[in-house]
Amino acid sequence: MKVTIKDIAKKVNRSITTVSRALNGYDDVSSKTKALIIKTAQEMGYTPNTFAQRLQKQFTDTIGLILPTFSPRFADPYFSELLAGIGNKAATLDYDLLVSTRAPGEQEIEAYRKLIEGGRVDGFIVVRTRKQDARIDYLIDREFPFAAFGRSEKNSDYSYVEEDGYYGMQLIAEYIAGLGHKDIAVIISDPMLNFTGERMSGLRDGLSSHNISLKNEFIRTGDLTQKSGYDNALELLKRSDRPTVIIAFNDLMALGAMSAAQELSLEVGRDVLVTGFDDIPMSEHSHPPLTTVRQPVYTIGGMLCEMLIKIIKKEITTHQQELFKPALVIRQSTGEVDSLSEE
Amino acid sequence: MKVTIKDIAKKVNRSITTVSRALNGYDDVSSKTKALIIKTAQEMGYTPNTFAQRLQKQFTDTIGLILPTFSPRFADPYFSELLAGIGNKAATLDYDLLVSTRAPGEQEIEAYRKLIEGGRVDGFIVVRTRKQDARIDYLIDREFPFAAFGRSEKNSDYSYVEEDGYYGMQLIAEYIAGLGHKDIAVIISDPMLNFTGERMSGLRDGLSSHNISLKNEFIRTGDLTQKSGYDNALELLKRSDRPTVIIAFNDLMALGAMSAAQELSLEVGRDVLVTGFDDIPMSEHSHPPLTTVRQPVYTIGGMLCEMLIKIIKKEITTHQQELFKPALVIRQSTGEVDSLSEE
DNA sequence: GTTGAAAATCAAAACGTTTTGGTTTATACT
DNA sequence: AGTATAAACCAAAACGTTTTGATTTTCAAC
Repeated sequence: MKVTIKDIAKKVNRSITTVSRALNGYDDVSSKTKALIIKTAQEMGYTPNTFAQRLQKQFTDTIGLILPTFSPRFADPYFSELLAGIGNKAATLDYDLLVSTRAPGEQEIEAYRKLIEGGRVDGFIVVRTRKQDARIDYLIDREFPFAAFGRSEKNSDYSYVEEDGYYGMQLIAEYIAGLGHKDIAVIISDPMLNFTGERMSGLRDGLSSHNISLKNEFIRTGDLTQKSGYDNALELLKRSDRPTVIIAFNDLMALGAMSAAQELSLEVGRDVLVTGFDDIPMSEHSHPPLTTVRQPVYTIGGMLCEMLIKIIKKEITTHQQELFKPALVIRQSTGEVDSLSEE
Repeated sequence: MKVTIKDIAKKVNRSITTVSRALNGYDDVSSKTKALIIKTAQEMGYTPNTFAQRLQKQFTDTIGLILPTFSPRFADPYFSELLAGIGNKAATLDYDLLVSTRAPGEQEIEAYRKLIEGGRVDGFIVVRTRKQDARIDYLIDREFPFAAFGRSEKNSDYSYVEEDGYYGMQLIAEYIAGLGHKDIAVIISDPMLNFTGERMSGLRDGLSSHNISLKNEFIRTGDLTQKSGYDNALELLKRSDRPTVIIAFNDLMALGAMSAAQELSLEVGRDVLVTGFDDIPMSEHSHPPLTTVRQPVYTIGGMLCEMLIKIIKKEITTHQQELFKPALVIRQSTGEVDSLSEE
């Protein structure tokens, strides 16, 4: 049924060795037969059997990505975009991408081990790094190729890409302080995550240079979902001493916070300002459009992929470490004049 | 480095055949050695080499999914959710999911062919079926296992799952007509897509039973993105005879339409009503929350996956065809009273 | 203590490639 | 014509499994 190298060999009356070598462009086969073989392969519709190839060459042309998520039903556009960035780059470089999801913990490391032992992948992309990151410790220990989206507190002796969260939050702080606000609430993310600390420091430092400090009651922890932004904002805004600004640690929570405000008939951008972090596509088309910090997730995904493949191919041996300077994107959720409705 | 069956064989002083058979639970190996072998395999951290297995058994435990999308950077939550549904079900059934994206056309079929010929996948899930669908024709012709999300005009002699788009749009039509509106605009999807026709008929029939007909100027075609919803709605709403209702063929376009309305200082739910289709997670938390038709995409993804695997394993031989009755979800974008702000 | 059947084990082939280490054939040089 | 060199080709091994078709061992029954 399926055409193998053997069928071609028989047809052109050569050994399978020659066919293989012709197809792989070795120069110890005459250009005449090489042409013939390639033409015949074409005609017969030959496609090499990937598994046989991978078994023989001892690599898999596959990179692994295990999304750390509690619910398998992650609808986070941030991850979709990252995934698209990684996946598309992988495809252009002729790599497969093997994706699965696993909640942080025991099972997670086991999943990494299985893929490595089973010879399933050549390397990993590790995302959403944590302060203490067992995945990174494990991979370093095993000396298995990987590239990470984000640093880790303990051990940063590996290749990574990250946005400068400290700087990003400083931008927000400067901007908000510049608008004269003082009653500022913040919805942060899980303190285990490495970027939470980064962003918090940036925010604190940025505000304190304007002599503003965050009240403890105005610091709430969300789980990066729209719902948690909504819930937290609702509680904040129902207080008699409600804040005039809500700074969320990602866009999804910011969007949730805007809904909460609108639910309470507050006008976002006037009665309360809201900012996010990430600049997911939706944030440009929300109402009002969201002021946020742009993190080029799609691009970062591509870079990570490229970086990892270079590591796998041993094209680079030193650790590559990229720290992006993110940019502030000012939109109407912080009160900028709406360019369309001129009133 | 990596533990193979051979290493185990040496350790327990048995042949590799015995080890293999023990590990696979055959009963022609004594329970004592079976136990020993399993224990040793555990201890040595053995994980079978997937590629060797797949080469030998002639199947791949992999299902293919080629997303038909023009831009590889698809951030459509609809697809994310479908993907999650398929992927998670596949994982629980011990199947891999091989995903790639390809724009409709020549290249698309070629991608299918490559995966089949290369023995990469055991079957496909085909999504977003078209009226004339070359993918389906090809797969039927090749007699290759597949399950589709949606029917096709020409040839529906295969296994599929679909929501009843005709019925869904009828629900919308009834509801809107019941509210007394007559100036109704609609943002439809590409007429090539099979569901476009279904939904359009449902809408037309539903409205005409209330003696309402759609004006041609009020019918616009979008590409299912938020931006196209925004653009189309903007044009519709700037007319002097602007419609009082905008019915979008998916949620993303509906959300875009809401932004456009708000941009023009129209209150959604009062000055103009907006409806969607799909009920993506975001629609519940938009402002105002979106009235739409619930399509359980996550579940459908899982069903498709299950269906396909049964076909692959030849557990079913007749074509399974499921048509979901979707449900109307009424929210504030069509003027329902907001339950929280009691005023 | 044979015998025969059942239980336990195994050697070898196969899956479709690539790679190794040749051998054969053609070509060029004395 | 003989030899060295280069060009073209190829048989066999290898990758790590599963499967086929034995062969060996055990043990009950005579």
